[in-house]
Amino acid sequence: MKTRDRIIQAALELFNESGEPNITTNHIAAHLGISPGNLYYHFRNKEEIIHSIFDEYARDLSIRFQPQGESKVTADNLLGYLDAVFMLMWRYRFFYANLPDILRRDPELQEKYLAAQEGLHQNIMGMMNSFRASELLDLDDDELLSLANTLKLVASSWICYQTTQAAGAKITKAVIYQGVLQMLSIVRPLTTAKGKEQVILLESHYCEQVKRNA
Amino acid sequence: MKTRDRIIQAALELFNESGEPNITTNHIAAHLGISPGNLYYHFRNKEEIIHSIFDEYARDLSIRFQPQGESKVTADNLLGYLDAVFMLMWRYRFFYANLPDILRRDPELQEKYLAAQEGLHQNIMGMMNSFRASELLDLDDDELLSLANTLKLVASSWICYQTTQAAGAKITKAVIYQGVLQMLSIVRPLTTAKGKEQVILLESHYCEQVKRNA
Amino acid sequence: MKTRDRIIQAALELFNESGEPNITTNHIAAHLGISPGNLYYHFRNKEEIIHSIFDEYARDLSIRFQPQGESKVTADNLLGYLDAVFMLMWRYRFFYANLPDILRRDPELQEKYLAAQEGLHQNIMGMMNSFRASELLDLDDDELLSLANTLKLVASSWICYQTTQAAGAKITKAVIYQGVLQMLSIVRPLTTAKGKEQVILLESHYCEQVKRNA
Amino acid sequence: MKTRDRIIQAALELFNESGEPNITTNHIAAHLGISPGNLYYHFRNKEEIIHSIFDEYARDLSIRFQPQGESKVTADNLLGYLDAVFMLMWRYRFFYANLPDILRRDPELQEKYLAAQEGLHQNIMGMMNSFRASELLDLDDDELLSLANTLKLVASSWICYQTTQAAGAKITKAVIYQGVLQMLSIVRPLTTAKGKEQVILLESHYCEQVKRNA
DNA sequence: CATGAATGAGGTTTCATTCAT
DNA sequence: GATGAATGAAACCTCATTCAT
Repeated sequence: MKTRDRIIQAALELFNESGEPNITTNHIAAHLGISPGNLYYHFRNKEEIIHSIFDEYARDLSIRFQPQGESKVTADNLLGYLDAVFMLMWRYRFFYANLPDILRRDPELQEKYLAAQEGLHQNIMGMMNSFRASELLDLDDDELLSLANTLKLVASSWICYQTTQAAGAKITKAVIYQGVLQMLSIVRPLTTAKGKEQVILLESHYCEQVKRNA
Repeated sequence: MKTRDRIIQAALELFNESGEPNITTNHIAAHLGISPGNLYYHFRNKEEIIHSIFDEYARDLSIRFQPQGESKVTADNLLGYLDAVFMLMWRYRFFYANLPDILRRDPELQEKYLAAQEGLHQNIMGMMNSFRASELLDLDDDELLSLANTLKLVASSWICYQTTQAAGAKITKAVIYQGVLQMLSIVRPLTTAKGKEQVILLESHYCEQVKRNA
Repeated sequence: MKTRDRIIQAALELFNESGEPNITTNHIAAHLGISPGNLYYHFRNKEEIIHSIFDEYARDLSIRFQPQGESKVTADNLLGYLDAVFMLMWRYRFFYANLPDILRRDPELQEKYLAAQEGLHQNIMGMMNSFRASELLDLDDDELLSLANTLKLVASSWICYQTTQAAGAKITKAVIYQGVLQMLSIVRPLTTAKGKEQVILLESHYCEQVKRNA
Repeated sequence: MKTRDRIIQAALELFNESGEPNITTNHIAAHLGISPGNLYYHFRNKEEIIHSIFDEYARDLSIRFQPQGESKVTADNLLGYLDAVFMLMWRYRFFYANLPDILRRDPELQEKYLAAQEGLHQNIMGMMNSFRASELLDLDDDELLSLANTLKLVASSWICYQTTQAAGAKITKAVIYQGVLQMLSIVRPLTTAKGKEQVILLESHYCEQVKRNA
């Protein structure tokens, strides 16, 4: 792996562990056994590292969430999707722990972030629409939009929220899967009988995941 | 107003405006036209200021949200409650913008925060139960708990989430009221016919508030 | 007791306990439950407090060590004298722990200190001469002066020296009495047969004291 | 010379000149024409500088005072030894001016110091034993131990003691040599006839040194 | 590519001292 | 006599960043 990438990985790791404001560029360099000068050879400044981490995040996001065309979204699809979203959130969790501050000081990043969020929104809307088309959901347009917004909010906030809910909380996979369950519990009351079956299926799947990873 | 309180107010103001990590004790002192020494006469350190702000928040919370006994929770009650929760969230929004970091470095605050969250949870559960008892909600116990959790999450995350959703977003009252509407949209599908009327009433109230404050 | 005196006593106590540089004027005031303003009403500055402590020390010194005229110095005399010197050293031990620094920054105190030392020197010389006249010591003039200087040095340095010889050493009475024994061990080889008896008597007295206070 | 060493030397110099508590890290940096940041690049904090100075002292001590085996200690040996001890004391005199305070706040240093003192003690005992074996001293075991303790005390305290004995006293080499003479005057009464010759020889040597350096 | 010493602004905090009441 | 809020210089230390090698 190239030094540049190693820096990004180390920074991500340390940021997640201790919070971005508590990790200095020297920490990152020391963690890798390289000199601060070398770090600054690869990155103009700390912000640029964060930027690059975000770029990786955005890339991960777009790779995993290709627009799935008109193909019907199945429960399996959804399952994969939910898994992936939360795993991403977890991989870049430091980011969510300080989002307002990080974005405030970097307008360019702010823009990129909004673009990514818009993509996420389109994805979720696409899926919801597909579900409705498949008669798994029974909603009018407004309700559908509301639901999508709620789900985006829950997904975006889940990890940050959980870290604050327990002293010294380590975010484990179990916590992630509980987030998925929370989202399913929001969806369930809005499903058709047919949809409900699917949701229950998914719920039992994630319940088991939670137990397995507890 | 006493200097001690002026410091708390100034700190709160500046933290909200620029983020706690970006505001130094010197900033606060300068903003008030007092010496740094004076600030440290009233507070042992910066952390203690944050602590005091939190104490004020907790006090506000408990004053406004006295357990309402067995008295039936009316829609008006709820309206007042929702208003108040969001106003509090707004008043102490800097806090929510950095929660993971602030709590990580101050275990005592972490504990206080958890106690406050527990109180919030009890309140929400109380209200939901009351609604169910009044046959406004149609839910089993699990669903009720799920709902309460979702509402707490949305309430707790709303402001932080919104600040990230628009470039240079100023959190206005309109944004706050949109948060209330978001919560109502989650509740609505779970209501009885009787409950739905109430929700629709509340929604129209908050819609108007949003327009008025846009 | 007047506030002024209480300040002196509290300062002495705290200085001895924690070292003068580590005790602020606020500590002293707080310890007494008075305001810093009040402290500064009675003393122009911290230095003046130290000055006043020294004055008390000098007074104690001169009270106890009146020139004893030509009256023969007996072993009992000596015993009382040694006791008193070391007790004084102990009472004002903070002073000896920082002497170079304290004197450097206060030339007036330096002068007072030298005067006190000169007095001490005269006393010791007087006693030694008296011993020699009583044929307890067998020394020429040079040797007598050397002895006096050594004794003054040992007495002056004993407590400071001991505090550095053991981790977290508390200076107890036993330590003080060991200092006296150390001085006697210096004197003994210089005594006449008659003198030796006396020294041995004194040594056994102080040995017992050490045991009793261990 | 490396910056790290220059810092140590500058600190030593300034501490000796003005007392450790009166010299800040900024003083040291300014004295060297380097930035405070640079100083803190080489040392974590002020304490670490003091620690490093002590390490140098301990190294000097151990280099000069190798255990001299069973080889007879000659008067020349002793002369070299006394010279060296006092020169070391002088080189690191700031240390002796604040010993109780410096050790109190740094337990690790306290331990190192005690180890060094123990080494010193072993050396002195070794030499005294050797003298006795050579029939230069006429002492029983107790007396020998007493003597060693007195000598260690005098050596350890001499410079600190002298700085307090004269206004604005600069410690010169002459003062150092007077310290050696003081120690010899303690030893002399305990020597055999053969030993006395040696002591007188040494005394005349040091008398001349005092005159030359006055 | 890489090193690592160096910078310097600025952060938090301390403390002897003052002064209006 | 006494209070206690207020001052301000200065101490220690951090860290993003630069630059000669």
